[in-house]
Amino acid sequence: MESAWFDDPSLSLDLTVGPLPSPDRATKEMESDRLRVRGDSATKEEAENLEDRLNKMNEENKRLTKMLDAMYASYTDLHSRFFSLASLSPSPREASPGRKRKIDGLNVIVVDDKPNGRASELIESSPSDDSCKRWREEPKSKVTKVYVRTDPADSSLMVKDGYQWRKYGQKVTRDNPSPRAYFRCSFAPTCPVKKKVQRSAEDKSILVATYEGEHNHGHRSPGEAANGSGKNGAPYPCSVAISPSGPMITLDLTRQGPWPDVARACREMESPDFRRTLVDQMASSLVKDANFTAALATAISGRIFQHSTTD
DNA sequence: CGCATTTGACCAGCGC
DNA sequence: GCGCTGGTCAAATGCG
Repeated sequence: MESAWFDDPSLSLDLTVGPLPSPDRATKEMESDRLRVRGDSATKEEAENLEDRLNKMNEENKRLTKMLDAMYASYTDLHSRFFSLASLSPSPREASPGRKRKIDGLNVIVVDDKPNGRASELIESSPSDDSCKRWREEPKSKVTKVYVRTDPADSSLMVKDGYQWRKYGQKVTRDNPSPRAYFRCSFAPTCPVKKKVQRSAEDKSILVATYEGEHNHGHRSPGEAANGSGKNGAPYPCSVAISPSGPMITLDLTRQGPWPDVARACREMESPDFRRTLVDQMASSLVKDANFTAALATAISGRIFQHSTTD
């Protein structure tokens, strides 16, 4: 993503709150105020105050622009690091090269994410997998592998990805002493998605979840959908916050479907809708920022006071 | 009692 | 064709 989106007129930050006019309009109104008071020596000082306020607003505007630039730089940096990791990461291979049902030709997506100590995950994806007869029945099915670091002492083969799964089988495979569990998506009866979960032979603390197919319902389980960051209703796994230490963009990768959909999330991040949402959240965070709102309130009250005194 | 999980049997692909 | 292997089925079992 380049800076072009920043110049998109549809994404212009309109941080107008309440009756506060746009900067251009404010300038014109102040100019008309100045014309109205011209010749009135008693209000000349007031006009100078207005000019001071205008200058202060301009400075505030510059400061906010810098904050936005920093935020965008942070976002761009995060984005580039994300994709550089995706292109550089070695692909862990759990199966020996000579395996009959080898998994090959997988594209790799890497996600190194540890929100609140959660598992770090590495994701591979492939547009199709013809390694198995039954999977060939759905040649367009998408195969994605997710590596989830978990507690080695935890013997359960559960990978919490937000969807509801029903286990239908378990098998010990030749190349791995750990059993492999087979799951189907049970959220929708017609959902074709399947999942295999097995501990890595090399590292018992890593669960390898292989997803096959794409969900045809687009919803997570009700319980998952109701909790966490989903409560704000934003359609993207991203939130923006402005803290005293600086602006922060948080990618909440627990949102919007299972981990294999991170690739889709990346595509969504390129979309105008995502950018608009990002800007909305930036504006929302600015409004929530105490310093910003205090400055805004001061400016607004000043304007209201001036209007009431000049009318 | 209903639902999810477990587990052994069965099926089919692949290599020899 | 046979044996090995991965994947699925379905009855048995467990749990709330």
